[in-house]
Amino acid sequence: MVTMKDIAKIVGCTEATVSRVLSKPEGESPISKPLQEKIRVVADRLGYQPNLMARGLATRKTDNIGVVLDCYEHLTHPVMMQTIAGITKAISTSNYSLSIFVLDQPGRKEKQLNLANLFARRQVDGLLIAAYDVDVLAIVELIKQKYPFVLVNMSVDGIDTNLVVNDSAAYSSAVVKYLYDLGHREIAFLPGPSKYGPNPKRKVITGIESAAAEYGIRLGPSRLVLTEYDRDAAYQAAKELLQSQNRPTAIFAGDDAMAVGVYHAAVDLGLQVPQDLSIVSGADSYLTKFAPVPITAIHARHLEIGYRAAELLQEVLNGKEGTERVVISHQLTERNSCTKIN
Amino acid sequence: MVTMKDIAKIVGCTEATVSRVLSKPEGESPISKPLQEKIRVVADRLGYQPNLMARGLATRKTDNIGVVLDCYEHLTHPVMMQTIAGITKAISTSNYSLSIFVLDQPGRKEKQLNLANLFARRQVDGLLIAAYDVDVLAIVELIKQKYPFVLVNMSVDGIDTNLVVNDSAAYSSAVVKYLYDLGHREIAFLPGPSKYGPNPKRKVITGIESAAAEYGIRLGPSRLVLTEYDRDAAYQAAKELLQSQNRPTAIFAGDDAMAVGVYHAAVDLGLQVPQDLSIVSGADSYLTKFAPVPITAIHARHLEIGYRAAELLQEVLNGKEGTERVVISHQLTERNSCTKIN
DNA sequence: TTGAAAGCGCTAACAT
DNA sequence: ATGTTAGCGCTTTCAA
Repeated sequence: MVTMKDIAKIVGCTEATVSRVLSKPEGESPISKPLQEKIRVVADRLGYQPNLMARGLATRKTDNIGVVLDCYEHLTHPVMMQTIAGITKAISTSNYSLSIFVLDQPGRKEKQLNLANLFARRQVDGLLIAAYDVDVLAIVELIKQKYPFVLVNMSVDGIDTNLVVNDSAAYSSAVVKYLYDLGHREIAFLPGPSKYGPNPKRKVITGIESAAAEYGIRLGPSRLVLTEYDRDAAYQAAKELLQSQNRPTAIFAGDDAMAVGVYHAAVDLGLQVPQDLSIVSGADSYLTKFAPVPITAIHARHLEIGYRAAELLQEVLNGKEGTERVVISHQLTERNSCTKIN
Repeated sequence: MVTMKDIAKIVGCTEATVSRVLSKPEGESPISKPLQEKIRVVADRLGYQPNLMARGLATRKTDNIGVVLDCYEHLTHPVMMQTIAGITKAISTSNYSLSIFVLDQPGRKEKQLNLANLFARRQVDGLLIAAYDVDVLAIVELIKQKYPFVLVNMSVDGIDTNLVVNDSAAYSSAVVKYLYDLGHREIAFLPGPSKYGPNPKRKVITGIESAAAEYGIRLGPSRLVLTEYDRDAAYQAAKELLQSQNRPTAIFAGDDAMAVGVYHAAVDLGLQVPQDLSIVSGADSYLTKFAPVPITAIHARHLEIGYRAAELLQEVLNGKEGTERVVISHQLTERNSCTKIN
């Protein structure tokens, strides 16, 4: 382990001088060019690497950013992977390193990881929170202590903080408008669960309701069915909807797996997609892309959300004041699952 | 920021004593019960949290483990996420934290992140390497310096080290045997690329070759086609294979997206699956599970691979000597894409 | 521009 | 069982 002391000894200066050269970027340190050169050469020759714990202890910074998830299982969810990929992309061009933390602590006294403690223990300089089960009080505590963080793809009612989200209310409206413009008047919605995260009602659903009102689309239990995000649940629900008195001509499914479930339900009932039924998926993935009839889907750009969240956090760490709400817009990716009707 | 010194002052003992209590688990510290209690109570009341950088500086340990990937894009790959989920699962019940590192450094002088430096800079105590593009010399350097690491789902020819892999040669044989037992003699293979990672030839391919020899299955260019892992490439290749003189009765596709490509090629040629063509996928995902005809697939248990790798690394960090090769066996998940032929 | 000295918060060896 | 002392490797005043 080679230290600054070693370099100082060889060069014939003090540790402090070495630090002044090696801790600042090549550009400007207050040390004379020749000495600077000498020090850099020796450091290179010895393969010097700074001890980041020592540096952190002295500077009170960790140069580390944490991502917080609910549980390790979420890492396998396509939306989360996209988000984390975006975060990693942003981080990897910076000087920060990235750590993963999971709220869920099976078999520990504290059921939920204490976020403020991550700061107190000097594990992170800032946090990207993509955990829908997070305790609201934990968030409040972070704000009270002025610990920097950004909410990723989530928000907490009544709390004003930095966050990056998609326009979930807007995109459900967009779907309604899209189908309406194709001539559909009987549209059923399988948006998934009513609640996800700390808020009482998902924005997607409020978006559906307001858009339905706007376009005069009838809702009600035969038009809006809440289930889990689940292929089979969607399959069942769709089957019932499609066998009802006046069956919908279009179905909006909350995510990709659900959209596939809806498709299979239609096929199993002898219906053709899109001739007899138009389908839009609320999430895009290779499941929708590679479906037998490629499915029109909302592409929510989660990679972008992660990327912008990491960027925003870094701005905050650089002293940015106030709070910012960044909204990442969706795209509607048209494929072959929808058609005009008269 | 409350420190041990603060606690010592209140309790009326020295910092050292506080450290002896708070750094060991409740079980045994050499301090008298009553003093121990006092210290714990005060620590609790003040909300004391240890400064991990200070501790690390003193103990020369980071209590951090790093996962190394090729690039951030790999985070969107289902196999990788399964692996990382497994790693996270294992880590989250330990006292280690987890960091993500990416080899690829766009626009820096060193094109590849220097792994040994992660140790020298005291960022990690150990590394889980799941990066197929890793420079072999980087691995050699780690060994030379005795820095602990485990290769995850990869191996390097001629290097004997700790690793956890799946039985890729075995599972391609298993596929051949499975199809052979169903009566298939004309089997085509679309295993993906010939090379992936630091070794000259993928084990899956050598597995296919030896199994083909064993069962007397003919290979050759009309039976073994190398492409990228890509739905469209597989679609094209399958179309050609299925239009050739004596077309195969079964196709083995390297991964889930390719298997779907093969399926669509068959359908587009008016063939029925499995009546006219049996399909086996080399990777399992919801793409195979939710396909119109659910596809029989090799399930490689990547979560298990990640989990075991993290476990193994922790054993090494606890002083385990020697090297271990852990092989995680596959499962063949039978669905509806294969049938017996006469 | 450089050196001297103190300190970041913790642990560990040596004493008692 | 507890106190004393000396670092761990770096940064940062304050002087010169």
